[in-house]
Amino acid sequence: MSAVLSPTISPTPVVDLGIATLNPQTFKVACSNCNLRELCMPVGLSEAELTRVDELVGARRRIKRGEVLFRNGEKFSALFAIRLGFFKTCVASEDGRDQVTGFQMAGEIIGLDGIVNDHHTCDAVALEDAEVCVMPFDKIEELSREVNALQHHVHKIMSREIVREHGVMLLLGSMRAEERLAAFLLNLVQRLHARGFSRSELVLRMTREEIGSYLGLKLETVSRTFSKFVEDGIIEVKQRQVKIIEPDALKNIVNSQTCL
Amino acid sequence: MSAVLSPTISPTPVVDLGIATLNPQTFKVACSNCNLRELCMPVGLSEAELTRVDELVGARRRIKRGEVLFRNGEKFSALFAIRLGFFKTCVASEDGRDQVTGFQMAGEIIGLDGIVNDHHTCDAVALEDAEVCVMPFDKIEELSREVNALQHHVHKIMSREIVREHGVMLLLGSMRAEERLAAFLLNLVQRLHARGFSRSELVLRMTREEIGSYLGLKLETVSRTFSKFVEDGIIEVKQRQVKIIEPDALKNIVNSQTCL
DNA sequence: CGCACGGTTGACCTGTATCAAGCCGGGTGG
DNA sequence: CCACCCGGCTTGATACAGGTCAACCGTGCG
Repeated sequence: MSAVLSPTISPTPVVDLGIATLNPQTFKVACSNCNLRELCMPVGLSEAELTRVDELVGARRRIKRGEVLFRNGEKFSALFAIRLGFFKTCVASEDGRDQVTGFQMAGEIIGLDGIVNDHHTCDAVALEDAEVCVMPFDKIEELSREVNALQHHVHKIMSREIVREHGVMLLLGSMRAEERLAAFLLNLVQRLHARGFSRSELVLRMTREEIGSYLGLKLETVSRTFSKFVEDGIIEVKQRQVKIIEPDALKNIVNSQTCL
Repeated sequence: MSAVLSPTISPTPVVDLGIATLNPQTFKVACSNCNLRELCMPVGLSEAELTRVDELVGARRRIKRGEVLFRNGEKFSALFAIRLGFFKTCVASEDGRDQVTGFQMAGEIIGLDGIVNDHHTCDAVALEDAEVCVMPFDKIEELSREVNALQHHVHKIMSREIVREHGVMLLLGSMRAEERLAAFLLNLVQRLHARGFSRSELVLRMTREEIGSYLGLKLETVSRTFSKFVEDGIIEVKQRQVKIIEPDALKNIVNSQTCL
């Protein structure tokens, strides 16, 4: 169902090599020796293609916790591959409501929303100190005319996002609070596990309110539902640390129609 | 905010020219003289490019009301441009719940969900007799390596779908029943108007239950909300014919935070 | 130290779901 | 041609999940 990734990929701490560039926030980098390559880039490229793909990444950029990577209305010019850290994206309606549309972690690509109208239509905010690879979109288009694997990869990434959002629509349209939270936890831990982290323990990088916004619930409901899961012995919660004790119980909650 | 399209584009009745082909359901066709071209295809192509793009459409295919164009799990091989008719797409969860993820009309492209895993992940069902142009995806990729405008167009279509789904997430995650239905009606009529239909009258091609599924509501709630709008003099409803009397009232309902 | 922000918990309220009855209109078969 | 039937729709009565409001707690930061 979801992409199967080598669980041996684990982010190494980012070492600042002190390579000076024009912009203090950015510095040169290559995909060819990046340990997240298998997440962002197509596999099975030739040596020649790989060096071409290296040129895609103009620079890296660091974003501190709480800062925005891009904002609704800003000119779109590049996609971003998350190298390190954790983001949320959110849209706002005219009357000020806003909705978290996703949480993104290392190896994932953000910015796809900007392609249609050449302007971003959501905000991307770092939930912890982060680092992204900036990939100018015109370069992506140029190169993907020549490297078929890259072309198809771009299409797959966009299609994957569409399918993910279908899943969120299903969640928001038909699930009850417990089901939503259970699905959320399972999804998070699965993605983290694909990146070499624990299958049962995770640290939430977002507030209860942000979780609630994503899941279409109020923060109090999120909190109560966490408490219920703890009472039932399904998970343990200490602040933002969550330990999944009974993964099967969570799975049962997700697909149990009406929790009969 | 949304694509502005010439309101003069109006679908002509499809005349079956009786051109026999191998498959009785399919026959050859060209984009270059299709009056929906501006909706599916990039604008500003040269003559040469236009003839190349004509090759994209392998065939047309007719789908009767109630029949499926593609189904969850089926092998993905092509995108479909709707030439005539009205579709819904829906996803199902393992436990049998299902969720309408969108309603698509003439000029729109469906099938994007299939690209990631080479298999479709949702069902596309015709809500009225329909006709689509079948565009094999490998041909699309091939041609978009050569025709830059086509490449960018494909990217835009996918990005547009992502942005649309963001909007649905906002709706499902934060709006109340009245707001959802008002937003739904405004969206439908706006898209129909862009196709040359009335700005105030529309015919619903879907049941209350399908509307409810899309909006995350039960059919009774949809029905009651329609009734309320009628009582308030905002719309008139006769079966599936809807006439919008007070578009501004609908707009106010959509962005009124909590209907204070 | 103390403030402020995030989180928990309780009491109560309300919007929507659920269950149930009945209506309407279009299609089918006698 | 009419009667019937059935699917889609409406409407009412009631239930309940989750929202709202409010008080309080813990922890980490200035």
